[in-house]
Amino acid sequence: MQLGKGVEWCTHICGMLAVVPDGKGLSVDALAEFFEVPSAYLAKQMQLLRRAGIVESVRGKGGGYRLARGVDAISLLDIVQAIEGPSPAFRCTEIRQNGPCGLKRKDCKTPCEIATAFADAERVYREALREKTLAAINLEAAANGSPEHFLDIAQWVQKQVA
Amino acid sequence: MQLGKGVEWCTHICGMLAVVPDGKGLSVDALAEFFEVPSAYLAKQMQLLRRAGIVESVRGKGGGYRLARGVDAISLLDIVQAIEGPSPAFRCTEIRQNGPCGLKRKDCKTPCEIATAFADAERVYREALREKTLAAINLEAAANGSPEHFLDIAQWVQKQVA
DNA sequence: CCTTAATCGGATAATTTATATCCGGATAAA
DNA sequence: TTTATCCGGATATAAATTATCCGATTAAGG
Repeated sequence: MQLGKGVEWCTHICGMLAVVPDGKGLSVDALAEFFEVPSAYLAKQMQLLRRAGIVESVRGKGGGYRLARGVDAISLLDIVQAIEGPSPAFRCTEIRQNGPCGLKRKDCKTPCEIATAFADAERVYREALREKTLAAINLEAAANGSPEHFLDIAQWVQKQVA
Repeated sequence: MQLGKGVEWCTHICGMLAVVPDGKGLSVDALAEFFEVPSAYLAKQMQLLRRAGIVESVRGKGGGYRLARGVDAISLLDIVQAIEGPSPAFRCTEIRQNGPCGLKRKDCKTPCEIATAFADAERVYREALREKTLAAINLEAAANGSPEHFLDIAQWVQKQVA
């Protein structure tokens, strides 16, 4: 059970889009260079973020991506669901209806106890991710990181949007 | 992010191995027939359960699989980890060390805030699965299911171990 | 001792998903 | 008009999942 690489990439990217000046944006190439990830594939992931309404894009020269709403309104769950889609990790194929002792379909209107247990576990997982916003992540990062590093980043962003 | 089919199969199978009489076992072929799943592939999953110490096997004629310990000592987490392995769903590749503003390795002794957040979420997920034992699952199933169905199963098991 | 039924482990193949690239079209700034 | 950018689709490659098969081993029973 693995999350795609896009989840890591896009979470870091969203955190850094937060420091892009209002009205500006960063191109896919710039983002790909910043994190050393393949540009063409990253472009695909950014489109997923856009369709989910997490970022917005500006086409044409000087365009790029920026956050579509504030960092306190974007959670890790938003990003995971944008990249990975909505389907749960546990796939119930109703095997209780199979075989010599299989139940009839009409006796399976409610999910089985096993499917329910996994659904419950995934619910608390999603809840934990939902409660973690980009704002909180960036606040923690600011507390733990060195001021020099953030200056580096700010300057690099300035250079891109200039 | 998907769990393998083996997780669903093996959870149902463990729940049903719980009603196998002491000292007896069910063959892979019998289990595969009961749930209508491919026998050869199920055999592989059962080996994973065995290596994890969840079931034990008896080789040779009349052999098969049975639980290695009581249903109150087997949790859904045990089964998931046996099938899926121990690696976390979120893969941190330390992309904060990449690119023009990448951090030095020595400044990354502690995991980044994003990796930490995902690790926290997975922790509560695993905790929820750990707290759900086969005993609890079977108890709920007994409460929700019809007595006729359980008689069916008991009779089928009797036939197999006879 | 031989046959039968079963797991074990390894090798391999098929299928699906994840990862990655490319290109033609649209859009907007200079 | 040129350039830089996103958009969408098509396609290719790599990896993981799913599935099958086979020879070896083990044990029961005639």
